[in-house]
Amino acid sequence: MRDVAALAGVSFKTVSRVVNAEAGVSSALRERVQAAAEQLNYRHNLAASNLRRTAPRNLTVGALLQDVGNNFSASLLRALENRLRERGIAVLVASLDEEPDRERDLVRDLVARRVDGLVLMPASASQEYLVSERRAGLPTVFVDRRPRGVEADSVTVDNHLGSQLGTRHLIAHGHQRIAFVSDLIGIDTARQRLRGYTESMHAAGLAELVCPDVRSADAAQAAVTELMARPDPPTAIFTGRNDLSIGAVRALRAAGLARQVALVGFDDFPLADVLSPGLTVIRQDLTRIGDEVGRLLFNRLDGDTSQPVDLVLDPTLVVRGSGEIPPPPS
Amino acid sequence: MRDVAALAGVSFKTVSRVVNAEAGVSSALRERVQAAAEQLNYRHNLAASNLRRTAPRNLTVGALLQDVGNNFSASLLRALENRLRERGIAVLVASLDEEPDRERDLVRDLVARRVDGLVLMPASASQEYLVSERRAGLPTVFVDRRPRGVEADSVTVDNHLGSQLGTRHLIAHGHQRIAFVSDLIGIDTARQRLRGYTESMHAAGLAELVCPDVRSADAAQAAVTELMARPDPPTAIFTGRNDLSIGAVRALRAAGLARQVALVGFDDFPLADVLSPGLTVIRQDLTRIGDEVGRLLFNRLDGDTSQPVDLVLDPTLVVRGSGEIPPPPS
DNA sequence: TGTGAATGTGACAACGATGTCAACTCCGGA
DNA sequence: TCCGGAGTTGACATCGTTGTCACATTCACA
Repeated sequence: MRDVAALAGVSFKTVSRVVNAEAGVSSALRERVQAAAEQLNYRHNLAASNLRRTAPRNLTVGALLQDVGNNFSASLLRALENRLRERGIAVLVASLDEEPDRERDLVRDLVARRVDGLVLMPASASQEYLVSERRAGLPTVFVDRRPRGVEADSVTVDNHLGSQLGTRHLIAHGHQRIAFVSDLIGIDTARQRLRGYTESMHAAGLAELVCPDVRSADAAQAAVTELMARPDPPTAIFTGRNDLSIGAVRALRAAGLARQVALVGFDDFPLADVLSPGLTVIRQDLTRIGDEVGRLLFNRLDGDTSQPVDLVLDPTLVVRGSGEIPPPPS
Repeated sequence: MRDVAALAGVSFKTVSRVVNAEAGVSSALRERVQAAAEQLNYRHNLAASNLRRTAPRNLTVGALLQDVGNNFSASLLRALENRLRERGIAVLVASLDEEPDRERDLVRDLVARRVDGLVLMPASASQEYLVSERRAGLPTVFVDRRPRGVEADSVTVDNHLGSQLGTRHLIAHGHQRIAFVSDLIGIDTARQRLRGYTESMHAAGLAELVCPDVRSADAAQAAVTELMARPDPPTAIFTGRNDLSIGAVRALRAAGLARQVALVGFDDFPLADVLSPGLTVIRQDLTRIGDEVGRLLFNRLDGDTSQPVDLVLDPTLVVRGSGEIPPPPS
């Protein structure tokens, strides 16, 4: 900036004015400064600028999601990005892979970087470590999973309801032996989904059949393969997350049972409609979720200090064929 | 930092030493300082730190990809993230959506943020605007598409070869009327793929049939639907990008032709194997690509100033069924 | 006891920018 | 001619940190 000022023959404060498009610089000077900046290849330094500013705006938010390679996190990220772009805010993103330690480390890192806000799909059992940051005013929005041990905005879906929708749908089609393939039971979301299943089964007087702590598509494939090899296999399967659904589809196809065993999955994904049969799913509107996260974040960035919002969206059942397969005649 | 120093009864330079784990602080002082930092909730300010440092390390790289919501960009991002995490480097990510202006704006923004390096899947026809940044030493790695108008490392696949593999595969199965559904012809990658197709067709003495500038799954679905409604429809289709493949699958299924018309797609994606029939694809190893991008970037960050590397990986044909459907007897 | 190194600590300038405030240049009007 | 005020411009302190260098202390050894 000094060099630009020297070349343009002005003080470096004037250069600062031009760079920030502040009022009160004559157009002759403005042009001279811009020409000098161009000539010297001057690049404004956001970090230094923020250091001095009264109201620092890094124009950056951190987004800690489960796995940016998975369609669920990726779609959410994309929706969020679109929203943040409106305000010229950039996104620092990282994947947690259900590892609590990584969550804490990355949050610490983002705080050191002075992000303006945080979007968190937590992996840990408690985010109490965030209390002091929250008190210091760090705008934070939880997504997919509610905060625990700290108060903050959150956008989630009603997993309990979604799970009921799926289970009841299978029951309504005549199934009695319905297996539930669940994600890690330690995860709150997974527990709610399990509860929706269990309650619906009990309400119908049916026995539950749960595969707990299934963490990947491969594990789900193995679990379903094992289920179907039992002497008394389930006639329907409900999977608790999108990649578990994929594992289940693979297992059923490998066993030649894709058209005999009913399947409903939690979470939609591209191509679920072109499987044969199409996969019936419980769908979350990720674009809507990303929008709402952005909206809440903007409010907080604008200084809203009212009570945290706990926004819960309703998932919907999308009928595509796999969930409507009837049980075999007994 | 001043407050911590006051509380611990030392100078703030000593606090700086403790925070940076520099040698030469007695363990008694170190503990006192850490306790004070803890008590005051002190958070190190990376921006200020970098401002003063001799060798600034923002520990941040910018990644400008086409669409982080699409599996291709998302998988690549994930592989890259894994690599960068090893060095504690964070990723600022954004989507370009094939918009050249956005590319330039975002690059400018990332430069203002003083990222340590740049990963770019370009949308523009020329990146000449990067010349001065490159000269200033900004580590840059292009991915999926080569740089134009500027010299820099790049990691790409041999699109021409991949396209030949796919086209020849269909020809080898007896097809003569093979349509190519292409992305925007203005994109270098798309042009190479088109060339591989065209050359293979000509070499076999076959006439080409191209749908150019198809930009989305929906557009591909419409294009394929139109193709199949012609009096003399193709017996095989080759799609130039993963979402175009998805559109093609939808169109064929809707027309009840999924088992009659052969289909090969460029780029793999999850679930391509569980379609009926499984989708035969030309596969790029995204994990490998992300790894190589990370490796090249690390080299440059470590001060390697040798000639730019132009790394070209070979794609592979993955046979799954859809590409092996024979043409109908004539 | 004196000396020299090794070790621990602090004072101060500097990184690249913005905020504050004072000073300068014009201009029209009395 | 002088004055007031609007419109421009610059001097200087400051943001939170690190680099440099000098000073103070400790200790082994001659």
